[in-house]
Amino acid sequence: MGLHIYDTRTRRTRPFEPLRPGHVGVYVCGPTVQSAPHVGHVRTAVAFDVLRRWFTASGLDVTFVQNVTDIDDKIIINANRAGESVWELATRQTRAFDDAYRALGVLPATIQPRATGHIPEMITLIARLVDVGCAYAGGGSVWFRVGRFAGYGELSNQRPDAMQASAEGEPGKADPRDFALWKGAKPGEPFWESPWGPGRPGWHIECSAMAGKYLGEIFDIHGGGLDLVFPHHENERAQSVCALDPGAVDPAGTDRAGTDRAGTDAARLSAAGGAAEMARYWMHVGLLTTGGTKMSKSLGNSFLVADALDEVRPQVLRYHLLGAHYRSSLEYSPEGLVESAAAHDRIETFVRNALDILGGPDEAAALAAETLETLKALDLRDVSGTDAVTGAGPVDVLTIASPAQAWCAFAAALDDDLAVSRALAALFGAVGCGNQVLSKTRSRELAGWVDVVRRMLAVLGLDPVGQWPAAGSELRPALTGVMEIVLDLRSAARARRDYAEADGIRTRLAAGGILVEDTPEGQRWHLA
RNA sequence: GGCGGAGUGGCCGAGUGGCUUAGGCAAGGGCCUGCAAAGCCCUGUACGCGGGUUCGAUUCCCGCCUCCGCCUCCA
Repeated sequence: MGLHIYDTRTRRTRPFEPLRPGHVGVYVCGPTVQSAPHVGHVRTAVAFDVLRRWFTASGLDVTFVQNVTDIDDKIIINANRAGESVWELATRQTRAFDDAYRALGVLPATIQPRATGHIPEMITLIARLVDVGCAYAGGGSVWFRVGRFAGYGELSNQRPDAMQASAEGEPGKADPRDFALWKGAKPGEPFWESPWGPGRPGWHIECSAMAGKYLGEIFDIHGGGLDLVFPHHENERAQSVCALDPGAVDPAGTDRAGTDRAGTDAARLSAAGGAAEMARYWMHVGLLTTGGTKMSKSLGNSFLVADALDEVRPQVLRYHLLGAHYRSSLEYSPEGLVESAAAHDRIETFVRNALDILGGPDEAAALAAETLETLKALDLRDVSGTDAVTGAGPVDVLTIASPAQAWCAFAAALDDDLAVSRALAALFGAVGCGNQVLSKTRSRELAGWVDVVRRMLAVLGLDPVGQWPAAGSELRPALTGVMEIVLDLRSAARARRDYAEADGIRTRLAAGGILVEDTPEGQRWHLA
């Protein structure tokens, strides 16, 4: 079956075919580091992180670029307001975003370019656009002449002449729809020298320049939040396509601005995918809502990541953000977040209990490796959608009877434009099966189930192993030693039916964050 | 005004022309357990409204209502 991805530009789901076999280049628009990260920012990051992990699990080599926009109007405004330099503000908030991503298990980008580190590349690109005839200087700035690009509006599915022109005119701008490539310096603002005078880059040109530099002029996937489709990505696309392919530039476009030029050669070529196209797939993540409306800084309804992490552990937030399909909007509330903790606990508890019984992650993995069908399913990536053992057709979640089948259902779901919700159903199916054999001393079967579950969790970025408190601590052996003694005492108490003593020990341990459970296999304990 | 998305059982959220009509959370019942925890089993018949097509529609078509996003900075 293979991975299929929904492409915003063509408005359909298509099989994913990398430009270069075995390799994928992904560019995701990162944050403008003007203020602290809120949950919406992080949702996008998590969504693309799952995409990246799934590519990797599918055997592709991923170059993942996520930029940092560290110069922009809002940064300047916010810095002035706070009485600090833009550099100080940008650095602090960049760090805040990095911290949030790390906490949530978002893999660090292969390359994380900063806008201010690529001014020369932007100037070169702007010069190229001027040469090609779709940009002009005016009023100290440089503008992109939208009327010259016949393909303008294709990405966001809008006709230029139907767009509402922005009310306020800006000095030097010929057409209200034109946008700034270079913004002439204003007093007191940071600036760089350029052939058009001192100034700073427009927002859109940053991404065109950085994506082109690190992924090439044409690359596989360009992503971001849904709210970036227009104007940001539309404009990026206009810039990159015109710079790459002068044939896309309509020299007569000036006079015909506002008319429908859908019939031009450039438009036809572009629409057919025959001409230059910046990215082969455009992916956009749905927006987070609160009370039904978009979460955004300017509306004042945003929940900060830092606050969410005061309520729940980072993995729970990540799990919560995976609750809806990435293209759907997702309603966020602190209450909902807390409810997700229960669901996440079910998964985590299974993994912990199973590994306890099996003697640890390594022992469990070794045991699972002996299970042939598990190996077959998990190493043969291309069997997704079919049963790896029998070769039968698509596997229904309802029919999951083996780890291999669970994996197939999981893989088929992710291959279908990252249907994480369905993948989670497969995961919970496997957890349920695993729980059934948990206490039946059928270790080999159990090992197979934990193994798939952990592989699924790894793809989702949720594998709990290694995340548990004190997991890697050097105090762990000491703690284990002490716990052995304490639990022996408790065992003895229980043996002589001194339940007051046994329960007392349990209560006191719980107060210290150590939870003890009695099971048919004896006592189990873990840190809260 | 233009473009797009969505309305599913108490909640979140998949999906489909009929078949065992996801999954999770919450709820109720049962089992297990000294108690607790974890777990297992069972229960819950939903698809905005009105038409139409069909043997049969939540799923297709038409109309309507409501909500949301973009068209300005925004993940």
